[in-house]
Amino acid sequence: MTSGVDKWFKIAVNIKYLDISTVLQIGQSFRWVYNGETNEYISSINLDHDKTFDIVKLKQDDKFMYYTSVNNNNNKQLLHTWVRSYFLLDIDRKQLFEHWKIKDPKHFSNLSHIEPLCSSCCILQQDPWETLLSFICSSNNNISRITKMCHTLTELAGDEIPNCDQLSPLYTFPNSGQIIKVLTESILRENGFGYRAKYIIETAKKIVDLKLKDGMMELSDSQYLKWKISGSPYLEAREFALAFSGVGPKVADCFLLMGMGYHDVVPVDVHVNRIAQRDYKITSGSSNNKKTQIAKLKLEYTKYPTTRRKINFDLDLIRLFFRDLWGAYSGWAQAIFFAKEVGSTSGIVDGSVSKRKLLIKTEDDNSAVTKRIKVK
DNA sequence: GCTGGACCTGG
DNA sequence: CAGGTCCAG
Repeated sequence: MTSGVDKWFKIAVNIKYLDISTVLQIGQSFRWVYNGETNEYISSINLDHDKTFDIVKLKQDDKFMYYTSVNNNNNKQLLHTWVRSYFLLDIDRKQLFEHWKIKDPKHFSNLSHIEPLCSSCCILQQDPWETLLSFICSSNNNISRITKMCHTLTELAGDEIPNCDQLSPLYTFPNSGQIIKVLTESILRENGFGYRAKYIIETAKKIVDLKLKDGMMELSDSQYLKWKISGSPYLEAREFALAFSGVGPKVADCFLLMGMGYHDVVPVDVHVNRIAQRDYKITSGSSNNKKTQIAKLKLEYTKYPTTRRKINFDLDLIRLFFRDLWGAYSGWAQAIFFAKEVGSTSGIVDGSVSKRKLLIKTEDDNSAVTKRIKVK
């Protein structure tokens, strides 16, 4: 196709420490589409968290990651900066492992066991607004349907991006204004969002209201979220995030970790909970020590009414346990265990994922056509 | 405050 | 059941 004229840039990345075929498909980001023939990933990216979207392509070999912008709306420098910040390439992954080996030798000293998982040790720094909505969609859901929903959202309310020269058109991820203008709860329900339809509409409305109230209407949703949250202590940031509909502790933590750069946050889901019980013997019972810890937390959280209302103290203790154990990048350590756990329980392995993704994409396109007609 | 259901949908 | 959240009692 266009690959002949694409001007690829490259950056030195050892695939042993960062393998995009894992990282882009493990369930952090949901909108990368894999092309098995060219071995490329493609998505529309809001490079500067502002208005313009670029079509970005990525591929990788043992030593390098390659990237290009197809339509090239923005300048090259912006693209270079985006790649470095999206994959957080300035973070020394080797050093993280050395740190974890010391702090948690039981699980990190046996490198031969861990080594295959190094490549998945990456928390992507994603667009805040898209991260918030994606993880609202993730509740009690599976990766393939979350993927489908994220694409549907762009098709229903985003703008088609011209000249991207793909078989199927690509769309921008819709902002809050587009969502409340174009979509309703019933439209989303008709398009398979289930009970999350309401959360999405309410969240978009709330962002619009908040921007209005703060006199920040000119900011994009992501810019606003950064303006509102960046630099706040975790507890305050979480309190703010929890105020959105459909956002509980788990979704809030995913948003803060992957969208807002709170790298020490370990989102406690069923997998992490299981790991805590099984591998670290965190008792689910109620020991005296635990009661004391919970009492302490309750006192600390009196300042945070929304947190008090939504938090599960048992699970929050697990979050704190792993934060204290793994340190400033505990969220990254969790990504390893997640890959290991999900990889073994749901049978997701390299080859089959790609094929499945392509199939899903095709279904998406078909349904998108019918759905768009239905909407109009 | 805490606990148990209900909740959309698809593999 | 799937990387939960909400609401009632």
